[in-house]
Amino acid sequence: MKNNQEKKYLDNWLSITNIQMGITNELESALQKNHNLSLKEFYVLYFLSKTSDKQLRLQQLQDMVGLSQSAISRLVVRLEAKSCGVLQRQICEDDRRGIYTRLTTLGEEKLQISLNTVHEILQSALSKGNLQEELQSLIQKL
Amino acid sequence: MKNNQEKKYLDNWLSITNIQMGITNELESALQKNHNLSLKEFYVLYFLSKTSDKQLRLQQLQDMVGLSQSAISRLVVRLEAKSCGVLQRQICEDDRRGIYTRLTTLGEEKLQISLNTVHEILQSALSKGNLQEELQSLIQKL
DNA sequence: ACCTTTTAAATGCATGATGATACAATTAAA
DNA sequence: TTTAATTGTATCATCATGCATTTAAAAGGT
Repeated sequence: MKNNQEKKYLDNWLSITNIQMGITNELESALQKNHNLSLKEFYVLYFLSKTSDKQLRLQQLQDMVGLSQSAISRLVVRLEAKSCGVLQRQICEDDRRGIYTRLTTLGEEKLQISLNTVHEILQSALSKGNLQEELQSLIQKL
Repeated sequence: MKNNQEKKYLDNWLSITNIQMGITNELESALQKNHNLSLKEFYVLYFLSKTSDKQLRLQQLQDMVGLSQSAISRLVVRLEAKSCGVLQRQICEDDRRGIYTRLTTLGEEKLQISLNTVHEILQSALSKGNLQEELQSLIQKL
């Protein structure tokens, strides 16, 4: 009895993981192909765009995107260098240890276009049935 | 209106991703700490244990675990070398291109012990409310 | 039988992630 | 002030992963 229940937990978990990976891979390759962005790079732009002044310190980004401190540092450096002009790093004047990563106008435009791709994929993946309500109630319980 | 719905998709997606990452990280570090196994390594042992003759070709493992062909090849080689004796690779005699990865008795024991750790974590993460039923209905719809 | 094509796994290489460490700036204490 | 501890980033070494290529075996067409 105990074992059956445990098997169910694990197998449900594996199913969730599969679904997650599937959608993640779709997002990855569509963003890469259409906008030359990785998924995490997209997340960076998205989280920046949601703030009032379009900028965040590295540590805040780190928590939101879910990367290590060193990984987010390098991701932002790479992204600034690569996608010429979608974001700018600049020293935070009131605490000169800090670095602001700021979304440029160009970056906002790029984000808006990329959002279309993301929404398309998520919609077709998540719009079935009454999935939204179920998801939300699920998320609240977790 | 359209934008609101789209935001909901994306934000729900981000919530799911967060939850997934959280549990994944818990599993990773508990397995690493208690059993010196990575999560993917654990999955390999688990999928092997579910087969009737405790062995699988690399390609089958690849699909189950969700790694590329090269990655699963190396993962299995590493795991065989490292966790002395939990699994054995051997040439498949009826098709000498193939490699069987076989779970040893020692490996089954190790898996059983590791399963306790995994179940513990999943239980505390997934056992709340009537989450199981909700999850299953969700999974079926996706 | 012989040659081509396909298939399974291994390998070289580039990339991106992490943890440990280094460095610079800030804060707190003496 | 000077000094010690903390905090925010950057850098380094290491490692796992994916793609492209290679090797070996099997299958198929002539």
